[in-house]
Amino acid sequence: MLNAEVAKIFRQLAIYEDMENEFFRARAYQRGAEALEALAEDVKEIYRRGWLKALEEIPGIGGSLAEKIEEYLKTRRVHTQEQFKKKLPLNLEELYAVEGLGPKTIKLLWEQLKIKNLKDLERAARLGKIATVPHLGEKTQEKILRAITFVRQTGDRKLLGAVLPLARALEERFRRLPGVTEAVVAGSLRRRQETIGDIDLLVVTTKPKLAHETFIKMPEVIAVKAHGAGRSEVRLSLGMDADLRVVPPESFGAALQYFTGDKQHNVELRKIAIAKGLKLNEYGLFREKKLIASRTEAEVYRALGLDLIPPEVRTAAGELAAAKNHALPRLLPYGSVRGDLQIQTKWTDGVSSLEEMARAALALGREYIAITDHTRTLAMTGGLDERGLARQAKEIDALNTKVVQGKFGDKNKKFRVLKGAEVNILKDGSLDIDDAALAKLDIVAAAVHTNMKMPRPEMTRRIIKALQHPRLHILFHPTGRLINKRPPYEVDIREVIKAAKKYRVALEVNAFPDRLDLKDEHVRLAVAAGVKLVINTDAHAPEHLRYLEFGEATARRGWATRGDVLNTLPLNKLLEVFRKKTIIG
DNA sequence: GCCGTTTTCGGCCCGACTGTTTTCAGTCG
Repeated sequence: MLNAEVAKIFRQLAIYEDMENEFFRARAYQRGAEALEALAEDVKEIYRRGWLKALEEIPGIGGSLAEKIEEYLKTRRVHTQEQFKKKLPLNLEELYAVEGLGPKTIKLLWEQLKIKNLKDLERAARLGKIATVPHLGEKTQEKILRAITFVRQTGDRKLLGAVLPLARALEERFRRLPGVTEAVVAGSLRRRQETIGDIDLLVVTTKPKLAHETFIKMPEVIAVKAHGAGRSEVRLSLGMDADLRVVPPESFGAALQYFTGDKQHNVELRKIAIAKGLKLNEYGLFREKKLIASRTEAEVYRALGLDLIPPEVRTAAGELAAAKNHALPRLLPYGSVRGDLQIQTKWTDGVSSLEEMARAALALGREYIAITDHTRTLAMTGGLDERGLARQAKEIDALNTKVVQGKFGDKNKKFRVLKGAEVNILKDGSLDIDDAALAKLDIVAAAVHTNMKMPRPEMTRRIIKALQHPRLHILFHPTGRLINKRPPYEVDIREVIKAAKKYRVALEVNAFPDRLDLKDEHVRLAVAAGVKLVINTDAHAPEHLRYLEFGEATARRGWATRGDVLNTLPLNKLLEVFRKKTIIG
């Protein structure tokens, strides 16, 4: 995917244009970069489909940017960027990542001290040279040194699953504080984005000073970055920043909307306000000086002629138009997945026994689970062969008998353990377990675990071949990515979605925090194509069973409804769907 | 440089905090 590469160049051009005081041109490059990053399709494909014209149809890309994309596709270079680089030979990627450094300061440091990269910057700061530059001083120099340290030790954004528990703890902590009536985490956390850059906590209180004092003295705080009357900002020991904003109760809705974002959604929302002769900011929606709406988010959206848009889909990807036409889908409610269909046990690479996993799932209110240990060719996990699956089936039968006899959990509660497997898709697209053994399972799922570096056409063919298998019900983690660790397989996801529809195979939304695979955009493509989804945790330990909500969040971000997700069904209905597919073929 | 139920020219989201400088530019979200 070249989108990210071109986007990076556009971001650099934006910085260079800012240095030249060409602010609007800079913004155009920025928006172009954002447009490319948000694109699910490869620009290379778009270009092949309709040349320059197709590129220009991307919102935010006009003639000039389209030509630069074309130039990059053909030569892997962009002349304009090279011109700038000749004039100002800076490592912008490094310098711009240093917090507090923007285009103007970077340019100033180049002109005054010939600083062109992070190393130069650090040396100059240590020697005390930065404090001697006009308009800069001691404090700026110290700030830069701290920011360099931060840049070196963090880097990646944190996983949603790693941050949400702390965010919830903060909400709880502040809700218990005297004077506080609201404490909500906004930002990318509230939108349940897959990775999180910082924590934005929004508080309504009669004692703002107490809230700010409490905030900057939290045990997790390692440094205070800002401390004002309305806003404080701290650095947390887990390697990210947190923001506290205290707002008055009458503007809570407007503030929550504003700080939830995302940025592009807010920009578009504000344009809608302007078109109606109104002004929207974090204090409310105004006509001239007159306040029109501010107390709740719903009130603000309604006053703009829109239905309330759930935070997860505020991505400037059609949700505003849908809200205007009352055409937003009713997103999958949290907690509506009834059963978890991917669970590993001690039989292979899980850490707990089958029974322990079952008990934990039951305790969380699941109505059914599928045990899906790995199969034979995955030697490193001790994958099960046909005989192993048969032995495991006996253990599952025994467990289900105990449930029926009321000897397992609450006998009034329904619970069932299904026989499944995470079958390995071999290099040629065949499955590594024979048909007779697959026929004995309640649920057959398959996934790619080996030969992950195949060229795109071959990998696509391989997965589609697997989808054609008459006994296959689910494709697990369809793209194989591990967030911040491993890129997805080279695979044409659109073709996979088409094939999943044709052969009636469900696609998994794997809820494990570093997978979230399918990802939100792909969920949306699948939903639009009418492909059914399944949300599973991929639990390898009892505590992983709680991850379901991250999968539900990802499905919501992809506009999925209850009807799109098979494991929201009661067990008998779910099995009926799977059986039908097998009988008809 | 992009874009159009205000416009093919003239707009482009908006406010808080910081630091350095004495009234505001730069950065950030």
